[in-house]
Amino acid sequence: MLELIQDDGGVTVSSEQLARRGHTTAAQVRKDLSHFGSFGKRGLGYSVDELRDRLRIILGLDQVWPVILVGAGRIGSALFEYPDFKRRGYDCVAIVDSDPEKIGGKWGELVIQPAAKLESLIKELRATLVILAVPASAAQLVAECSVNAGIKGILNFAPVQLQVPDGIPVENVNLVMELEALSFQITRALKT
Amino acid sequence: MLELIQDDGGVTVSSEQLARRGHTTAAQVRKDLSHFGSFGKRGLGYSVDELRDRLRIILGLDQVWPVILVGAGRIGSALFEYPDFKRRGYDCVAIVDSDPEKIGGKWGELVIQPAAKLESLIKELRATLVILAVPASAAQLVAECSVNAGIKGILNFAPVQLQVPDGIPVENVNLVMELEALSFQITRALKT
DNA sequence: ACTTTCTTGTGAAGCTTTTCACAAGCGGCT
DNA sequence: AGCCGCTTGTGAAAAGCTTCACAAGAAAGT
Repeated sequence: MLELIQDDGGVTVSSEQLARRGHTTAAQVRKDLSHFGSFGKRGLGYSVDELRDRLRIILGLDQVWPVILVGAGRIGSALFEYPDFKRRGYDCVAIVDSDPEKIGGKWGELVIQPAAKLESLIKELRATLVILAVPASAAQLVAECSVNAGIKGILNFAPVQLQVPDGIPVENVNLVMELEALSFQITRALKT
Repeated sequence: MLELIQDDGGVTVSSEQLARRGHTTAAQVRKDLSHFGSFGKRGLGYSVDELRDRLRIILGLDQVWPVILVGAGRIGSALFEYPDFKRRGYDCVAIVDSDPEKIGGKWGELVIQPAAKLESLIKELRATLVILAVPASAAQLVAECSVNAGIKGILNFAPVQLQVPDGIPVENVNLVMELEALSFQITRALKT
């Protein structure tokens, strides 16, 4: 949001304006930001540039995150091609897949590697994140292998709850569940 | 989870077992379910079959949801090919795109239609959900057009907060934000 | 029939998050 | 300098959510 405001030439922004854009309340914006420090000026609001920079640091976007993509399917390629992905500091350093048909194929500069090499690739390339875009049946195994190799975080697209040790953050994206959330809300609204 | 338990031959399941699988607590599972009714048997747990069926009805999965896919890119194709998508009752009835190169192309039985026809397609095909897999700059316009045509819910992959009327549910999937959640947690853990 | 062993459903307690409301502070105008 | 119109940061109050703990009930064995 702050980058959009920058593009529109905005220099300062109030909690009220941020709240409207983000479908929340001004008090919520202020409380949340105050958790990390005191970034605003009374009577004026927040400096868009400063707040953006501070948030980038808080989110860890002031460094490059080497990412390995597991599963060279459509979800993987969607992410791989997505310009914001690289722009935000996520650098895809390897792609692996278990399908012999896909291994050896090239995506940009990268050659698709066999899944068996995942553990050594994570170590060699010092990858911090893996993106799991594999079938549900394979996900747990890949997760365990990644954790063994010292991965720091997992973005999981498989529709299973991964069992990983405490301290390894996992974010889940479950596309069918998102649709289910919609049909639930629509169904519920009709019943009242 | 219940379907996985069915496949493993499970007939009943306790809140404790569900909690372990879902990374939550038994009390939470019971409270949540009790919100919709009383499905379990004391001393025994929940009938896997019955609970699955009840949840399907609660989620609105006892009917078919006609879906229109807006944006025939990689995210769209990932969803289109995903077997669970159809298996859960979501039926892609049309695909539209604004790129003249793509219009006329076929995905399975469906021909990619021009974006201008979106409104009439929603009406004619009685589509209830749209999946927005378009660039951020186009998303708001597509959302408004869909709402005008009477859409009931929106699954939004564009990295913007859509402004839609109250009562139209929107679910957002923002892939870069998921990665940011990971880098935030990792950065934060290092600082403590 | 009685006891034992489970497990649900749910008030009440405890905890967390959100909202309220206002003093303190900044900038511009007279 | 003094006043006015805004907006932050934050304690306190309100609302919401999670956990606790236990009565009530179900099945299985004796």
